[in-house]
Amino acid sequence: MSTPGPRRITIKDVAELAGVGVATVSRVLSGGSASAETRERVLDAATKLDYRPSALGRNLRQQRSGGVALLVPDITDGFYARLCDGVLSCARSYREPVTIGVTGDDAEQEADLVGGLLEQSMDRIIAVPSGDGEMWASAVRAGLNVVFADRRVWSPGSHARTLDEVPAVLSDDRSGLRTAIEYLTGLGHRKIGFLARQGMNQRVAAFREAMGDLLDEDLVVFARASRDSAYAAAAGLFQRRADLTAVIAGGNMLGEAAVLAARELYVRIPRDLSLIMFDDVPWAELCSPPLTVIAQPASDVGYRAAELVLRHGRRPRTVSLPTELIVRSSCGPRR
Amino acid sequence: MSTPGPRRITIKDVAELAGVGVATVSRVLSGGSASAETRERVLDAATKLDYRPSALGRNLRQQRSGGVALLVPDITDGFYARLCDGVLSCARSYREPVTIGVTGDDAEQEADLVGGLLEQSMDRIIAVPSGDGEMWASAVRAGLNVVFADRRVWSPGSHARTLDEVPAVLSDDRSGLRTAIEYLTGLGHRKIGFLARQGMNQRVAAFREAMGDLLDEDLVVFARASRDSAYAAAAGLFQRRADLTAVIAGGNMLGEAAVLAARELYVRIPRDLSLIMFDDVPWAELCSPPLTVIAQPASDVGYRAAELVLRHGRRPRTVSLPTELIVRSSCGPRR
DNA sequence: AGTACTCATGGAAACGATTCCATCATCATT
DNA sequence: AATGATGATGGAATCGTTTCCATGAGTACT
Repeated sequence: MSTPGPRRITIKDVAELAGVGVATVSRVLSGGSASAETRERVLDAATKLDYRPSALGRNLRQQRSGGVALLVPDITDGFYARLCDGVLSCARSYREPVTIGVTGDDAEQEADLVGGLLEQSMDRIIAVPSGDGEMWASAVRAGLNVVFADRRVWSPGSHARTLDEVPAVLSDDRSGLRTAIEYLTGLGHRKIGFLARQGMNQRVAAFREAMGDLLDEDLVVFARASRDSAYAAAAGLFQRRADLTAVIAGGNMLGEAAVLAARELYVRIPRDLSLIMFDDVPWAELCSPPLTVIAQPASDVGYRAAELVLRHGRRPRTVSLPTELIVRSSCGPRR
Repeated sequence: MSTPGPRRITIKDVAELAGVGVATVSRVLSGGSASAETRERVLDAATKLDYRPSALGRNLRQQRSGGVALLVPDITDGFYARLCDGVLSCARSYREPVTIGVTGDDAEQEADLVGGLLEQSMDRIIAVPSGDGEMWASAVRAGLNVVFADRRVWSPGSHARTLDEVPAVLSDDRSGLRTAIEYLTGLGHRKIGFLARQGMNQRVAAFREAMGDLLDEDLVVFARASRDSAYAAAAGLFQRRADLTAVIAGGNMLGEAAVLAARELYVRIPRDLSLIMFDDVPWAELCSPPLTVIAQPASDVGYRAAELVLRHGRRPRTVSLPTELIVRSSCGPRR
């Protein structure tokens, strides 16, 4: 079928044409020391033959394949899409390919994916973790170079030490939530709900903390990664608790579900219910009414995470990027 | 820094423990012929040692690295995000990693990316092509296994033969456009504009064709890949041609820009301007007014493309997936 | 019994890079 | 002039797998 084609140009060919040994060619090409004259001859030969080093050979020798892996819960979610974009744009400047996997916020799939990466000898990975500490701790011990993005893993007990070493790039949802809740309480709201997705432990914890005395545990509900599940969670909450006057959606899919469910149930926004959504997506402004949001620097999170895993130099423990409350028209005074 | 750790388990270790040669182990593990007894001994040894074959070694030997590459113009665009999702979900069932690159609809970046893939010896690639036929033809000749998704390359002249061989998975925007335009003309519209992005040649051609006599070349405008550019194109069109009564946005970013620009310029939808957008994104329903759209099976396009490149069996020339006009409230009669 | 054929099997040769190590030349120091 | 230090250089080993080929055992057929 495929034509046999001209044999691939290898380092050996270059060496031969330049009249030097392969070792010298390798050194010249990877910036080792060599005399000016040899260097020129090698470079000359390489361009003359249009030599492209094979990543395969290099990888095998170095016992690791280049590139970075990126694990996100759902690439269809605008937030994670922008995060990916940030990673990709940083990686491109290093000329490193990026392998993406989606976990669906499912620990098992995540473990599967990580297994696959290990098999490929990928040793650098950026992850929005869904799984337990166990898995990630063992991945780290296996020599994987992990950077967490958007959230880190809850490290219960023995793995705490290992996992606290893992750098993470987070957005400061704690302060975002605080200002959002201040805003809502300032409008008179007391019964404030929270729509969360499984795996958003940190964000939920921040919500609980920021709510203080006002916290009603029955008002925080969890959805799985799908749109349906998000809708069900939102509709369920709205129907179950008629006294609810404000709700914070932990992500844009949750926010979308909230708007839809409210519309379906004839709950008017912001008249009957105030809504704040995490993450400023372009359609938040187009929505009716335009949504008040807690904007997150999704792309920057990805970019910084990629920098951390690629530069590999200094390793700050954790960087936290600021969020911003953008007020539009989806919140009103309590009535 | 990193602990030397226990040496990797290789096929040699397995062979030794099982008391057979490495060749036999390889055969057993990759489904070759072997006696029942040997097979059992090998499998036993492999599980006992928890042996994981190294993709590196295999790749070098087979002169190709596994996995698929996927090139999209912009992962932030909901349509391409869903396309990616489709590819990923198909690839996962084959346990093949997916490397994603974004081209920004730029021929040069695309060529760069392809160069990188060649260097990695990736020989399977799914692309939403932006570049010229030249580049893709040479990629195909270099032995790359290409499948186009969403659009194919315009093949002028000599490369036509090579490129027509490349399978493609498209959505049937021709028929989508036709019904959309019938719908609009049925409402009395005559001056219908088209917002396109560079690289959408096929879609623009379909628009021209479907418009027939009504076509006014001045009403089709092009934007580059960015949000700003899309906005500028939309606003420009609206300001320049006050006689415009309907517009079709060639993608959801264009649609978003159109809504925004209309709002900014006090053009009321659908009263002053009817709008139809390509691609049904979740927010189309949340928008005010809810947008009439030409729905495309983005995820299926990705999935089928992945199937084509992974199964590698029969190669149908091109598959075309149906689109659907979903009528909401963004179109009204001409006034 | 001899020949031909099938099958399981293992040794060894790729694959293409990097890198260890020995060699040799050059130059400075005593 | 002898010694040591420095630096450029090339041969060969190495990474872990697949696959070619030769070997030997077993079977069927003449």
